[in-house]
Amino acid sequence: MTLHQGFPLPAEPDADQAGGKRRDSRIQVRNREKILEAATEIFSMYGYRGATLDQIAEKAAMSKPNLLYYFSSKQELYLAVLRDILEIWLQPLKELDERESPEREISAYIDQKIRFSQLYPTASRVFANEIAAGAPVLKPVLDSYLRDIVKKKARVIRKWVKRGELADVDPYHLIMMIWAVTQHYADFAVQIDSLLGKSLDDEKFYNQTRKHIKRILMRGILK
Amino acid sequence: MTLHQGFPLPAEPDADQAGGKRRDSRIQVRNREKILEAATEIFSMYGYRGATLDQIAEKAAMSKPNLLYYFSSKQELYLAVLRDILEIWLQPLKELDERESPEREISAYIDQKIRFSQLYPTASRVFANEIAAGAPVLKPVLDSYLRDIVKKKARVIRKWVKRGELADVDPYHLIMMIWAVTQHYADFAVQIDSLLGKSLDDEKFYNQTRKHIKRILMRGILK
DNA sequence: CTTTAATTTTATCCTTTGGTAAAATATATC
DNA sequence: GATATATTTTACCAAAGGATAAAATTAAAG
Repeated sequence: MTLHQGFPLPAEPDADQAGGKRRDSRIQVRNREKILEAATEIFSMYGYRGATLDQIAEKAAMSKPNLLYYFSSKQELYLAVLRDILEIWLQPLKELDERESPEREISAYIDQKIRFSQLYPTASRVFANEIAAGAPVLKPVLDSYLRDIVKKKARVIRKWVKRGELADVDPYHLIMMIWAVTQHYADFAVQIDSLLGKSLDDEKFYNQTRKHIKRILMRGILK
Repeated sequence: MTLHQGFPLPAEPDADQAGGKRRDSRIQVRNREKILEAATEIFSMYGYRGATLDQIAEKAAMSKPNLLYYFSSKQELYLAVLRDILEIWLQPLKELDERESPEREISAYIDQKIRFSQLYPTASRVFANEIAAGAPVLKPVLDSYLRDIVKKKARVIRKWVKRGELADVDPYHLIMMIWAVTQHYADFAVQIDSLLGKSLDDEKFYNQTRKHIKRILMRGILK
């Protein structure tokens, strides 16, 4: 129930080549993947506490003890899921480049975030759930790693503002606004489906959404 | 585990005056309130399945059987919580009035939504959790009630566009964008606190946020 | 004050759930 | 194809969690 603990961020040691026991038979790889996928889906619906290993095992089409053969505890499985998510979640932000125009860079950033919502809606919800629960696991990451990246990127945005290429916006609020809008389409997919009968899986709707978000946001921040 | 079931929307019969058994001693009112508040908080962190009656009872400073004296099951308690939330969540949207200017109306709407995030962040997260879980309870409400209101309000927005008072925006995406951005500050409060050390409880930050959101959005959609 | 009704506590039940042990089966290596 | 290793299944267990019964206490009404 504690669940805190260290969180070796950019993936675990990975213990390739030499070192301890040998790794990763084909079946090992396939099953771990199957489990991670199932776990992501179940965690995305019920959060860490609400998810059960039985559900995950069933979705992964294997017995619970078999699942526990690959991930020795619920917590370890959850950590593995979060690790995967965090990596792809953080990547796009790192790419904001001050040497390019804000128009181009922010537009590309929005594209990547909305693409993420399309490709990994469940991952997005796991992340949202973890935050809603008070970020018991990710808090250290947010407080250090994410904080630093965002600070760095805020500086980039501020530079654009100073150069007069961007309206006088607060960088932090801008970044969060982009997160909010793009993630919303993943996190509230059910609601959107109720209202419009559409989802980002629909390529047409996906593009309409992407363009609409960009139009309003870009208009709102460009000079 | 089913949890579905009808959801007598705009509050239950309420059985005032005549009818069945008498209601609402002062202690009854006080305790139900205490429980609802505690439940909202716990549900907001762990979702329906992840929350436990023990936690809720502890937060409400009473024993579990005592809690069950007021709400006869976890499900009933959850329904009561959702009922409360939905009411205040829906209200502001209903007020969009086409006879007023979009500038004024949308601005007021954003104000109300961000205020909601400030006053009821936990309620916002319970709602988000319910949606993430696939809206097992609220689906019928989304499919009927919410759908109708939003459709009606989309018409209002479209009218503004036709009148040339608003840029050519898609009403649905606009509404969802406003939801996304305003709710983000409640749902991801922990993340925001990690990044900025601020929360909407801080009146200064609250106003800065409010103005910033409005500035970008209004600029993005006004002609 | 009693008497009655409302509230709270204590004890308990049954199911679910995370996790283990050990046997059984399949896979790979020589 | 025999042997060692990896994987899967079967049978459990202890703790947690939703819920009930009934006794004990407190508050309200007359």
